[in-house]
Amino acid sequence: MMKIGALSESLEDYLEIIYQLIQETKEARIKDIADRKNVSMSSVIPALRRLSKENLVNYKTRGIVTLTSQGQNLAARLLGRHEFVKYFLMSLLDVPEEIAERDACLFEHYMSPETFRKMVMFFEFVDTCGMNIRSHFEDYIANLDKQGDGEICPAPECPFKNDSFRRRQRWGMVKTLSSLSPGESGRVARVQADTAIRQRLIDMGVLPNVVITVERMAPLGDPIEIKLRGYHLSLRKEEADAIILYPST
Amino acid sequence: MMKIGALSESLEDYLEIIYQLIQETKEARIKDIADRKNVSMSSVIPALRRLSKENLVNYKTRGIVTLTSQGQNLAARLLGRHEFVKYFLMSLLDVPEEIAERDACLFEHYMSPETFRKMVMFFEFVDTCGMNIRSHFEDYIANLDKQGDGEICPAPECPFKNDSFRRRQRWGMVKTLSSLSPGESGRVARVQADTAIRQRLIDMGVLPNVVITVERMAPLGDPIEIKLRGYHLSLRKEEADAIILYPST
DNA sequence: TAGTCTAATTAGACGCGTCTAATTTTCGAG
DNA sequence: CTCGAAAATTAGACGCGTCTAATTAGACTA
Ligand SMILES: [Mn+2]
Ligand SMILES: [Mn+2]
Ligand SMILES: [Mn+2]
Ligand SMILES: [Mn+2]
Repeated sequence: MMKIGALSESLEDYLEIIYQLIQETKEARIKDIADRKNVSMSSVIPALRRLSKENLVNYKTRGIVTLTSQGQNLAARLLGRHEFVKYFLMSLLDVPEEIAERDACLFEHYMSPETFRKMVMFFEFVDTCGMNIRSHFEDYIANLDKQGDGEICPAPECPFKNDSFRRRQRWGMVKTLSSLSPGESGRVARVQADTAIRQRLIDMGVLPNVVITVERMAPLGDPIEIKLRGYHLSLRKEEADAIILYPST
Repeated sequence: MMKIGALSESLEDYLEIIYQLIQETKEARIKDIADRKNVSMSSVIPALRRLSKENLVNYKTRGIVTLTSQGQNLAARLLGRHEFVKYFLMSLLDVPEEIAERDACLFEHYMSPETFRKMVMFFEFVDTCGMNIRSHFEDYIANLDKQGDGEICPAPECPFKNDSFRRRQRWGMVKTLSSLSPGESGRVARVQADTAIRQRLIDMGVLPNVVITVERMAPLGDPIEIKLRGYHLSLRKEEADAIILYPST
């Protein structure tokens, strides 16, 4: 059984495409392969030769392209990963379909079998644990933009609505970045802001557990200069307000 | 701000390594870069030239290697992703450190910013929702090997221990693959077995939501031949028993 | 059946990212 | 200051995966 990841990303994608074409149209023509992979026909030929050398496809010049049983097996497993990862991203992480599709078609090649297995297990766990994690997370996301009222999980049926443990957990980290003085530092717990600010901060590298040090602060706290992984950044007050830190230990 | 993914995986890794070396030892020597990336010194030179052309490193023949502020920025963000993804895999999915490290160093290049953001949000959600998802999942995993007693979530403090909803959910899908007759099919809900069997099945492509059709069955149900994504497989009874299906609709 | 269009292939090129085998430069010990 | 070792660089090669342009084979049409 040929291992996933033993071939290049490109060859694995060729294999997947050939498999799909055969399922859909009974045969895999060079032109169709080329179209689907968005390459020229002349690029397909050497790919087929390489796959043929690995005993994954049957191909001879001007012959019909088929998969060997090894190739069939590998392609089916790749497609399984592709579809599972896509579904995982969409249904659990709420990633839009188009993006989930793109990411899944990359992850399928690079994820180790161990991580993949754990992902499958987590997915099963979410489905069977009865905690309704999916819908809680959906609500969490849906309410990010209107947050600030102190409510983390606004789902009406949430059994933790009045849970003191959760409140304690929240109260433990109410410090925001803008409440620090120059020289002080903290570890990021989360970002509490609408998607625009959140997006900007995450893209700048403000991630959970990253240590941030305040360097300088303008008179009214805007802008505020910080250091993050040894790299200097300047934040607007509105952004600094959104960053919730763990209490410094 | 240079986008992650605009460079090749290789160049991004070079950048990361240079950044780390400068942080650790104040300078990035060609030999050290080569050692850390496990390539020959002569491979480093053209990489530095390409990075230099992109204005990410300052490098001239026989000169000292430094990062431009653009390069510093990109490197810091890459490293942030690397570390976050690694931590996500370890702390949420329970992936062993070594493997999480490897996977993170691949995902950092390939994951779209959208998926990454959702991952960060999910992580924050898990930490703030108060549901203790991490420890429940740990228990779920820890108990896979001893499963079969009907208990899904054996955590003593689990608030869903006696939840009728969850029981109903479980009862809705008690059909196992081996209870089907030839010609019948079902959709996989999960695999309930020890890690060895589970591992084998997942690697063969038996994943949640995949449709399986029983083709043939030996007299005592061992082996059982199935079709999965158009591909034929033969399972032992012990494996077929582990596959829990959704009730056919 | 000859003509025409399209699919398939070949030829030749290119950039990336690596290598090995020289060669040159640098640097520190004596 | 000299010399030898280590680091850096150059030269030349290779495989992958792509391209464009030219050619060939096939298949359908009039
Ligand atoms: Mn792919
Ligand atoms: Mn794919
Ligand atoms: Mn990497
Ligand atoms: Mn990395």
